Amino acid sequence: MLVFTNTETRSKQPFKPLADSDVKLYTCGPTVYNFAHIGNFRAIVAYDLLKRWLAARGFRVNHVMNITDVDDKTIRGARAAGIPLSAFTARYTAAFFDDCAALRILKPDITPAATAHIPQMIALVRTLVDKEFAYVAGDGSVYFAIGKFPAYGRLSHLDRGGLRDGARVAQDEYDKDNVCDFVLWKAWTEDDGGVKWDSPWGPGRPGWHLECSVMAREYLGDTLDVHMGGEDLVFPHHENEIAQSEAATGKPFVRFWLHNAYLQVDGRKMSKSLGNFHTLRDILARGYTGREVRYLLLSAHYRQPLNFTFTGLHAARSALQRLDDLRANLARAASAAGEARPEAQAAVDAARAAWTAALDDDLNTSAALAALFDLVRQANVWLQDGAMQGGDARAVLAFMDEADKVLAVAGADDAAPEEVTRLAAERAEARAAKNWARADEVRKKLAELGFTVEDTPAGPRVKRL
RNA sequence: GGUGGCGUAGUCAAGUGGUUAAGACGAUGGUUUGCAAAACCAUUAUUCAUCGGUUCGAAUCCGAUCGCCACCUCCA
Repeated sequence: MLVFTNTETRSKQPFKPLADSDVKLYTCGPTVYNFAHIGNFRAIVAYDLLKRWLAARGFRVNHVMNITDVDDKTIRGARAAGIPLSAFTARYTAAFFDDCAALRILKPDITPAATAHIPQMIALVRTLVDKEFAYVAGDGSVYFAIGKFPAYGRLSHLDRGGLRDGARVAQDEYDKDNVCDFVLWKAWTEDDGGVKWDSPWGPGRPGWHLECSVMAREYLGDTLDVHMGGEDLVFPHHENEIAQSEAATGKPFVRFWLHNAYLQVDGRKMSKSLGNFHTLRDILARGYTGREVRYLLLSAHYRQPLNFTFTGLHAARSALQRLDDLRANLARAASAAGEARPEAQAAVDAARAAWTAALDDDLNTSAALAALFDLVRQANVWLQDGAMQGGDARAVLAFMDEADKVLAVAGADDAAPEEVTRLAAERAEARAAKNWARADEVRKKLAELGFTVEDTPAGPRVKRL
């Protein structure tokens, strides 16, 4: 039985979409003001995992992920760069999708940009004003009155009394009825430069929380099956989304709230001042690959804090090479004749059952990987002692392929450089001639290029060190 | 200050009342190899931050203490 931990109830609940097997999924996307860092990508990979597992379980997923292309940071960034907001955000939107591709993220069905939905946002604000859930302040900003929405705090379980002492509530929050009221429409100020849209309340721009309510509704309807995001978004972002959406529609906004935990770096929060801030690009530039980062991000349960280290990234590389090696060996063995032995079939079935149970249990990837690696060891034993039948290899490979539809880590990201391939061939010749000195010399050269070479019955195989 | 999460081997990380406490990486010894690597075998937590308590039984439940992380108005 597929269960997810629902942040709203703080418990695991059996998952069933509202309509048959169609899942309406909304995930909070990036604010495109900079290159995304691996912490951001922990969330993105978690979304991808959810999607892939839902698909594996036979659901059709309709996935919407927003692109926040207007807010304080994007406006500030565009001004600093001296280019229009749209040009600025286009740059980082493209970079974001490139990074996603490197991480083998399936594209969402729709990735709506906030700036492309301003009329709908204005319409929602108008509805909220008409229904008296929102009020217009003196400067033309529109605020949501949380006092009018009794369920406020339902998701985050924060009691309103506690919110008053919030350390970051600005002292100059004029004009609000309640300090916790949040902005739906932000009146234009000089800092916004040319970024503004006309509205019934004067020029301005949408508040951040508004876009998700609007775009989720636009593409998925009033009630979503799953809404996912980082744990930091629980309050206020998601709380505010609930308030806006439910006040406007009178219907439940989200059935399952899923939140992923933070990524830590060297046991601490990732921050620029600590010098442990990594963008995906930085990591790729250091010679690691997207699938290695992906594997590392998948190696812990999404709701548990995960500690990122380069040691861990290297461990991911080793684990992936082990899977690659087995895959290559199985591919060769699979061409042999022979039915799968009952013993082998049983082992594969057991692995599949454990794998499924683990992922059904709130996407427990750690446990799922354990099931996979149990079978990996078993398969290696069969290869080792010559018991592997063609059918065995095909059965194991079939499961590995199935598992990889979810993990998406099989296959190297990049081929070895030509130079490396050439050296490997040269070394194979030297070995054939039993010129061991020359062979060792070439191997040393390869090591200098960051590669190692293995002699297998099928010929040399190069790997990254 | 309020709220929530976490602390399991050298590292990463499952497990949340009874299991030999998963799995990965690393390390050491062995088999194998031209030498290696990979693979396999063996070893690597009598113990789950600490201290108490509940229970026939606790890593798992309760309390206290220590440490880390996050949220408390625009950070995934």
